[in-house]
Amino acid sequence: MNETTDGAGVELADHASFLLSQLGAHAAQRFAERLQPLGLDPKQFGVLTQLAKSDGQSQQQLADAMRLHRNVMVGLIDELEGGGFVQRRRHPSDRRAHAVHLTETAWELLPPAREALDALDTELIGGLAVEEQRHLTRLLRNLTDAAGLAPGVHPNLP
Amino acid sequence: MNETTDGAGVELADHASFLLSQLGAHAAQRFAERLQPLGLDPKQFGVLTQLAKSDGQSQQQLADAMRLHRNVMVGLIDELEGGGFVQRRRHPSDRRAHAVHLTETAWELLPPAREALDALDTELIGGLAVEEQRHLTRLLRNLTDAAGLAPGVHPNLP
DNA sequence: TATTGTTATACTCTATAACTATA
DNA sequence: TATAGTTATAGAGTATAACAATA
Repeated sequence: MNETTDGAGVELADHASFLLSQLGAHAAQRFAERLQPLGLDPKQFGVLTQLAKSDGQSQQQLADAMRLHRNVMVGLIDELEGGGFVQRRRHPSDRRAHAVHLTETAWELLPPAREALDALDTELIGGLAVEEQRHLTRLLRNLTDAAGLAPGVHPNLP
Repeated sequence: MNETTDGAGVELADHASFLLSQLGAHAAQRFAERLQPLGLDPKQFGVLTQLAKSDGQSQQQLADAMRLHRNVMVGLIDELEGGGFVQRRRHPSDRRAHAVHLTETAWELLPPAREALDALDTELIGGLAVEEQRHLTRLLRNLTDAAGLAPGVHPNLP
């Protein structure tokens, strides 16, 4: 038996699962690199996008939305508050909770952050024809839905 | 200014980069779960597939191939040797190095491991028409190549 | 001098539990 | 009794440096 020719090996690069995982890890890493000049890491950016959808959420609400434990959110908000991106204010109806609000700085950071994401799309799939880019994006969206992944939610970020 | 309607937000689920990262992390996690009954984690499986391609490599060669530091490989080979999947033998030409060899147990594990990967492909993209599955796989392979990712190499696995 | 395997150390992440103040 | 925020601690994972044996 010859281990190099008997076909017992596994051709990882022919499997969609492996390619997705490989390309996904690369995308996450490149996104982190593109976010870095803005002073953000991916998790912090996730909090900001959540607050952009609905400002003033409690830390528990943010943790639920991002599928993180509330203990992790404490540190995230600490970092974001230290960086001047969010403020902890008194919650209007629950004295246990904080209402987390975006600062002007954070609001101004969202457009360049979106541009970073657009640029990354171009970097990764810009080689395709425009209609093929749209087709792939729609296809990927269908696959995430079929896999039961919540839209815009991404645990396990670097 | 109303933060819920002014469009400052970022629609993550519309960006191919985000979808790739989200789906890729999911694929990696599900693959780890499918590998677990075989007594392997993804990194250990990576070593096994490398050795299946060429048995008897040194730890340094394996580390280079997998883009890991040789220090990490020590622990990986320790685990695999403890599980009875590989043996450290005397290297035929370099007395500093070990020749790492697959055991019979490991050879017998490769077919079910490949089946696990096939099953995961079906789980993730089985909802597509067969020709569309092939088209997507080819497309993803082209994207990994364009991104400069080495075929079959995947650092940062869980 | 450089390389292979190894060990030790520090640093980051994550998961869990426990505490406080409120509900 | 349960929940929001916080803190502390332990575990996994990773990165770096150093060492002995050999090239």
